[in-house]
Amino acid sequence: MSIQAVAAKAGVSVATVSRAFNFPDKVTPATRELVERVARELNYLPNASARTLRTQRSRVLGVVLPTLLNPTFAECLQGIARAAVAGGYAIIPVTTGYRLDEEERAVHLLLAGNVDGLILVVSNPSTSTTLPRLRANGVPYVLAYNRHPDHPCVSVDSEGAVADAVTRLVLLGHRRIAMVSGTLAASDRAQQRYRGYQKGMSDAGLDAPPLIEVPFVETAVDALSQHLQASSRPTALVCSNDLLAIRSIRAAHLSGLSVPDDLSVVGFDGIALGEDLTPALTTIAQPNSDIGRHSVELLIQAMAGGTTLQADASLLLPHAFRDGESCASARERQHPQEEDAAAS
Amino acid sequence: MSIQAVAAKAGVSVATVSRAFNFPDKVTPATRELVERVARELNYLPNASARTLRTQRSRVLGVVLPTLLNPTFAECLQGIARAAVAGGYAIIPVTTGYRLDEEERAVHLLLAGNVDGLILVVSNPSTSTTLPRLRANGVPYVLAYNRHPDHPCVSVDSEGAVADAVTRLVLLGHRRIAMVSGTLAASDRAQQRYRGYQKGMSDAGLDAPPLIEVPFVETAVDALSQHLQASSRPTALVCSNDLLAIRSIRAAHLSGLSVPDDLSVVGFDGIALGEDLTPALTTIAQPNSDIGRHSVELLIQAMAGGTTLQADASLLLPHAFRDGESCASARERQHPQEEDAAAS
DNA sequence: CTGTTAGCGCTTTCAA
DNA sequence: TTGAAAGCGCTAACAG
Repeated sequence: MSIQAVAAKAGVSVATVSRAFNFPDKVTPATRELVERVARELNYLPNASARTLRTQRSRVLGVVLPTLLNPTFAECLQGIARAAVAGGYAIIPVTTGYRLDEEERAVHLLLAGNVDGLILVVSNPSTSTTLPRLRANGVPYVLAYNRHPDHPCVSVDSEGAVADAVTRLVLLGHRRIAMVSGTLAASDRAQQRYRGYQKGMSDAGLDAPPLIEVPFVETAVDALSQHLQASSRPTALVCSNDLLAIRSIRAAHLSGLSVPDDLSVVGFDGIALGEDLTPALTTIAQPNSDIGRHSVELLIQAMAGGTTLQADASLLLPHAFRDGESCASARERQHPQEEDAAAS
Repeated sequence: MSIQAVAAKAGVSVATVSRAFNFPDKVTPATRELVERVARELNYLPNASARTLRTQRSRVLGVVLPTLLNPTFAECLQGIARAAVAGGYAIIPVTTGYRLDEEERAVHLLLAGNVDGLILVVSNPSTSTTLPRLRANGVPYVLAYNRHPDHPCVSVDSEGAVADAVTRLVLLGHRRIAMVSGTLAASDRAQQRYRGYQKGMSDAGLDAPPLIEVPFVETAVDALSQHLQASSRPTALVCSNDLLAIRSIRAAHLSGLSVPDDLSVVGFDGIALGEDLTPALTTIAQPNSDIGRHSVELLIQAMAGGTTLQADASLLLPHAFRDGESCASARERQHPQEEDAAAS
């Protein structure tokens, strides 16, 4: 079913049919209605590829993200999807599993797929090899969750957020506060969050114990359990993401510790599910859906202006400390001299 | 950067360049290498729209699903994404929020977007208006999770699975077993699972109490709490999905009931997160990723043969009862005469 | 093995 | 306001 068929049946030229669809005011109401009626009768749908070929605009956005198995990115993608539809764009998501080679492959795939722009969550903007290429090629793109002075980013102040969270824990009387993270090298977010932790500890005049790094999902709970059974185990855990927080709570349980009575746990991300858990997850909530939405809007806006996005277009969205039930005042234990702000 | 440019620089015809890419054996090794080198130098990427326009194949699959906020579908989409890439296809996902009008809109959008085939999770294949249209238009499609004798479906035996789960609960000594579901009318899965529950209860010679229907996510926990505070509250809950199971556990907690001591909870879906929860979720696990993968493979296979899929291509994948910690033997309470299989 | 060329369906000048 | 026609980049006959 082509524009030719519609034109023939309506007794007008293909140009008129095209105009009737794309510039309704450039044809008389009569012809417009005629064309619309015939098109409907013929069940006509404009051919996207032909239009793209001609206009050099596909109205498709590529989305590169680590995984859909972390609800954070699923929520973000949902936000992207809604905003894209609203803006008249389709999206093609590709997951990378946090692997650099997959990031390259994904970008290559999408570029070959004729996307007009890209939204990406990369491991680390500084070490990414694809970002310079995108810029060199003049492909509009925006980073989500990443934060970097040289790239357009939509993110939150992870560092400040975690520092604040540490401060809260300190106010609750915690002194032995440890941080739990996935592979630190695998993501700039993890690094920023860790820096925030270090800052918070330092601000409180506390020594930061070594980072608890749990690289493998499969062994995370076991690894965490080890740490929780140590003699001077932490009384509070700041986790680099909600999934780790959930696993920490499980590790605590397996170690005979109760959350929050024996161990406080703070997550990061604000996945919706966290609110329905028992204990409800205390977490630093990012506006995941909004991060997606704003990324799309920024990108579409830039593309409408025929430009790429620059670093100064970056957006820092507000985060929120979401109070749950996985955090409580520290109970004094083997270090009674440290008790002060307990009000349990 | 077009094929023309490559041809010119390499001193060959566009046809040769095209062949070098699409049928490497149809050109001499020398010319192939020449073309490849020049293409690389020029950073050439074949134009997908032009190819699609010419071949009438876009190598894009449309995916219609209710939401990405339920990890079940996120896991499935991840499976779809991987299989699609492996098969040389891109995917365009669209979410519908379980709304029929959105399902129509989504299909329309994707068809207009030139997809070669569709994978969809619809509310109800029987009442869907878009499915007949797809078939009439000869568009290859496959349903995921849905189950219907007239359509190609990739699913599990929900009914049997739930019936089995009920049987297990009965063997654990439970008698007052209730089912929790979202809006029953909104999904054929929910209906099938409910039928399985009814069958399980009937097989055990038990009266099935009225379905606990919690239509709204926001008020689900409150609604569930109501039911759990009733005088003759159930000792076990069979939930139509894992999200509801998680909320049921929360409702139990808020009602002062402990899971599994006071209340057993069984979910459905097998979201990965369930294993990390405390208590670990007992659930009927579907192979979500595989459902996605098989859907893609079925579709690609059919399209390769130039045909659409028929109902007899349907796949019934195995489910698994995943034992967790949210289920235990019934403790006798106000009905001591009912005690029998307790071994707690 | 390689080249020439028509044409996929559409938008967009340019004329009428 | 409408139409004729070129051409986006590619593939696939067909010819050589």
